[in-house]
Formats: sequence, structure tokens, C-alpha cells
Amino acid sequence: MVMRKRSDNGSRGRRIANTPRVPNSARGKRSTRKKKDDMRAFDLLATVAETLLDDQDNSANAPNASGAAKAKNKKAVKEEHYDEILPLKNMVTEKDSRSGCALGSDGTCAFPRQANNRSADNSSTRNEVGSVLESLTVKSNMLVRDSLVSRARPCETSRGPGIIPEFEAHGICHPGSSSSAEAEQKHQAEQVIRTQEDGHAVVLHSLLDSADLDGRPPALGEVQYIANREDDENSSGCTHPSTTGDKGCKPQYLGNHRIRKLLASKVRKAADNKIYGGIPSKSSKLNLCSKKIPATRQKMQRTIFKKKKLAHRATSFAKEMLNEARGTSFSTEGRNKSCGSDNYHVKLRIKSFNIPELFIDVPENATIGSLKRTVMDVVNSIIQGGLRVGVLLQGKDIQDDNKTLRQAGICHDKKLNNIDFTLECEGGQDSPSGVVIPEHMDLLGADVVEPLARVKCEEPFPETGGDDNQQLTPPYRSRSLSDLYSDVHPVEMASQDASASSQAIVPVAPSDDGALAIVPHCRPRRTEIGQRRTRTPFHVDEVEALVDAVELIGTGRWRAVKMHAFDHADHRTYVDLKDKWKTLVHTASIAPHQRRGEPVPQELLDRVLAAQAYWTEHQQDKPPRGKAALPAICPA
DNA sequence: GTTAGGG
DNA sequence: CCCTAAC
Repeated sequence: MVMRKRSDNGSRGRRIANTPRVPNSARGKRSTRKKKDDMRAFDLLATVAETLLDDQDNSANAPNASGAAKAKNKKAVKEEHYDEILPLKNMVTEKDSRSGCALGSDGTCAFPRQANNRSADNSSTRNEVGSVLESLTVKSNMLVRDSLVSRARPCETSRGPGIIPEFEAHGICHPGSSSSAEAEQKHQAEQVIRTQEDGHAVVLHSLLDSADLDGRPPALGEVQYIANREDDENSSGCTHPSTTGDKGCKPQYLGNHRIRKLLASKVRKAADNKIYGGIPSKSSKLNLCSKKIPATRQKMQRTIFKKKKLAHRATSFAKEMLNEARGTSFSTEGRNKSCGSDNYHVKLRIKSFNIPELFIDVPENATIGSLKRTVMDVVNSIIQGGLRVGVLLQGKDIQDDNKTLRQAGICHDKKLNNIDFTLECEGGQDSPSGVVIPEHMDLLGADVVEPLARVKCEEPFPETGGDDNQQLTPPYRSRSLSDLYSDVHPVEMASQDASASSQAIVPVAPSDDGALAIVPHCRPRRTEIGQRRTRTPFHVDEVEALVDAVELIGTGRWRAVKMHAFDHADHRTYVDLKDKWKTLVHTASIAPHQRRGEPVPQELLDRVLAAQAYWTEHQQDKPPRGKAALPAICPA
């Protein structure tokens, strides 16, 4: 029987557009598919919170230990390449020098902004930020009524602490003790499942809360990061709507739509595979999210048609799912403490957290308790690898850990509604060859769609895979634009490393005791990516570069456009450029008030229309590259 | 592998 | 952004 625990985050975003809503296309076409994918909230956030607390404790509550922590964390933290460049720069220059055409005649750097942004990063220091997250409160309204499983698991990962350092790097300290105790209390009532790991406590609420089984909206754990300790005591108590109630706070569903949608695509696919794919007749499906999978699925034919393909892709998309996990619904409150110019504190609150869906095979005769346990085990296993926390501001990944909150734009006096966190599992077994696995741990492998027989890894648990201390140097780090545009989860640039294996968890047949055994599953190579890329809105500079290129090269030669203006922007494929152009043309043709996203200067839009008109008119005589083909439409 | 379009 | 058909 195949059971799915789905917590659609809906957003991967590595990605991530902080845009609370999905793109037009997504809303139209995809949203429908996602509607059913109600989030199965999962208190991973709680786990994270706990982890943070413990880590804090381990670090002797030394607020200034960030240095050490940071150093330690460096391995697991993305490498920062701020000296990356502006791919379009050359292009612009070239262009400018090239023809009399006014294209880009201004000669401005295509990415002035980015260039500027990079200045301070490394120079900035971690401790500069006055903003300190002094307390962290974890709350959850998820109640586990049934058998709770508490298990202590030996920790394996050496990088478990990954998360904390990230926060510390941002000048965030976790004073912890008091808050920790508080969180502890709350969780007690909730029967939290805890896993100790390398000093990190991983708290997991039952994944299979009644909500899931009942089809009711999932409860979401809530974690608060409160900057001001003073306020902490106060706010922690009742500022959290999702408290279990022990403090009088009412549970509240605070799911983040964005998050849910990010994974929706993959999840849906997975669902398709599971539901329509080959599920052993002997097995009965237990769909915890049945309501999400209506009997009549939209585009059924299409889905079925894609089944086979998806089956293959499932192997890869599953890997990515965990990456989708992210906290959202971030709220902040600025506090002006004392006075120092840098004494502003930022209060942050993560209202919800979700993780991607899980695929678990369980026997029909399995008990609910065992089911829960199974899920818990899976999650625990996944989390054991540690989590990496990323900070996203307006959809852009703030990768410079040295940046202060202020520098990053996270100021008490600024709108912080666009801040997101990304949580990624760092654990995972190394590839057999010992190759570093830049990818994050997977929740599941492709094989999940297959019968249990496909389980390949027999190791009890990924604990043994702790040798991957290697840097998780994301492949995308080498990209230029990606650095600029916060491609936090560069699935598309996933390493082609076939040897990479991850700890996809694949529950196996029930063991003698009836307990469900879960074994890590070798992660399939990541070449096949089933996950939707993170939406990375085009910046005006990119739009300008695109317009320049199209004016010069024309429409219909997107590869050339790509090579010309986005050659180093790995996250922009020529298809992307083509699509962007399409949207630009559309944008230019609609009323300004109907436009969304980052405003595009009218001047650019005018050029878009002009170029579009020109090339539509001259499709037959597209001049070879290099020719000044558009003298007529060159604005300047 | 590209291009063009629908979704 | 994704997916595909049609080069």
C-alpha cells in the first residue's frame, strides 16, 4: 500500500519568488492542479526550531560564537561568489561598440545593481548586526493522539548543525535557554517526538496528525524567532496563534500558499505516478491526502499520458522535494532598541512550515500507530542529515552570511513581508565514490513509484553517511546570475554527478514485529529533474539586456539571444528568454495597472513593442548577427 | 538541439 | 516556467 504524506509546499523555489501568488500561468493552468494539494503541514519547522535551540545550547549560549560556528558551517554553507560578474556587461559593451545602432547606447552596465550589491558583503562582519534573534519559540498545534513515537537516534551527521551557523552568520543569536524551556513545555503537551542528533534535538510532531487522516486542513507548527529578548517572554506566549492552546492561543492554520505551490507540480506528478501508475494490486493505497486527489482529475488524459514519463522523472523529482521545504509566512516587527545606530532589532516569525510529500509503502495491516511511526522515522531520517537554512528576501537568496541583516535589507523599518526561509536537508549519504554531493538530501527516490523491490540501499539508516563533510558546494554557485538572483535551489543546474546518491528514504516491507522498516534509498542521479524550477523573476536589468539583444538579433533566434546576452546566465535558457519576451510583449500591450511584478520601465516596454513589430515585419530577413538591423527602431 | 506555442 | 510538437 502506498501512503503519501503530502505537504506541498508549493514553492521551491530556490527558489523563490516571494510573490505570494503563482505566476499567471501557474495560476491558470497549474493552480487548478494544485488546489487539491492541500498542504499537509508538517512540523518540520518545529524541528528546526528545536535544532536551533539545541545547537545554541551546545554552543554554550555564546552569542558571539558565531565566528566559530560560522567557520564550522562554512563547509555546509553555500560558497559565496560575490565577485561574479555581470554577464551582460560584455554584451552591452560589445554592442555599444558595435553598430551605430542606439541599442544600449547608454553603455550602462547591464547589472549595475548587482555590482553594487556585491561590494560590501565579505567585508561586512557577522557581529555587526544588532538584530539578534534571542529567543526562539516553537509552537505547534499538532496533536498526536495516537501512538507517539519517540526515538533516540544516533547521530551521524557531522554537519547537522548546519542551520544554526546560518543564523549566526547573520548575527542571529539564540539565547535559548529560556525559550528552549518554553518550547519544551509546549511540546510536551503535544507529545513531540524528539530525536537527538549531534547535540541537536530534532523535534518532530507526528506527521500523521488527525488532520491528515481526516482530510482536515493540516495543522502547522509555528516557530517564532523573536529578536528582542525582552519581548520574547511576552510574545512567545500569545502572539502565536497556533499554540496548542495551553497558553490560550488558538490553533490557526497559517499555511503559506507559496510554499504549497512550489512543490505542487512535482507532488502532483508523484501523485499521478502513484495513483495511476503501477501500484501493486495487492497493496491498498492509503492516501492521507485523499481530498487532494479528486476522483476526477483535471487533464486526466494528459496525466495518464505522462505517466510513463513521470515515472522516470519521479526518481529525480523526489530528490528535489525536500529542497522545497521552507518556512514562510514570515512576519516581522521592527524594534528600536536603545539607540545605537545599529541597535535596531528585527523580530521575525515563521508562521508555518511545510515539507514535501513523502511516499511510504506500508502494508494494509499496518496499524495507524505503525504508520505514524513509519512516517516519523522517515522524517527523522531525513532530518538527521541536518538542515540548512537559507534566507530569502524578496525571492532572492541572501547567500552572503557575512551580511548584516541591515545590509541585506532586513531592517526593522522596512517591509519584511517578502522574507522567506528555505530549509534544506543536508544529510544524505555520499555517493559510493565518495563524491561530494552538492544536492540536498532527498525525501525519496525515484523508486518510490516502484514496488518495494526497488529498494537498493540496505543500510539501516543514513547515519552512516556522515562522512559527507564535504562542502556542499552547490553547482550553481559557479553561476553568475544565479548568485545575483538567488537561485536558492538550482535544480536545473543539478549536478550531473551520476554517482551522487542520497538518502532517499524508502520504507520497505513490514518487519517481523510489524513495524515498518525504512531504509535509505540510494538517491538516483540528479540528472533528471522533475521539480519545477524556482521562479526567478527577471530583473529590469535582465529585461533591458533581453530587449537589447532582441532588438539586435531579433525574435526567433533565442539561442543566439541567449548566447549573446545571457551566455553566462545559466538559469536563463533560451526558452526562458523566449518566454520572457512573450510576456514582455504582453505586458507592454496591457494597461500599466494590470501589470504585475517588478515594474518594467515604459521605455523598455516601448522598445519591446517596437522590436516585436519590427521583427514580426522582418521575419524573412533577419539579418545575420552583428548587423545593425534595427536602425529604425532604435530609440536613441 | 532549437524553435514556436499552448498551457 | 513547463511541456511538446515540429523541425
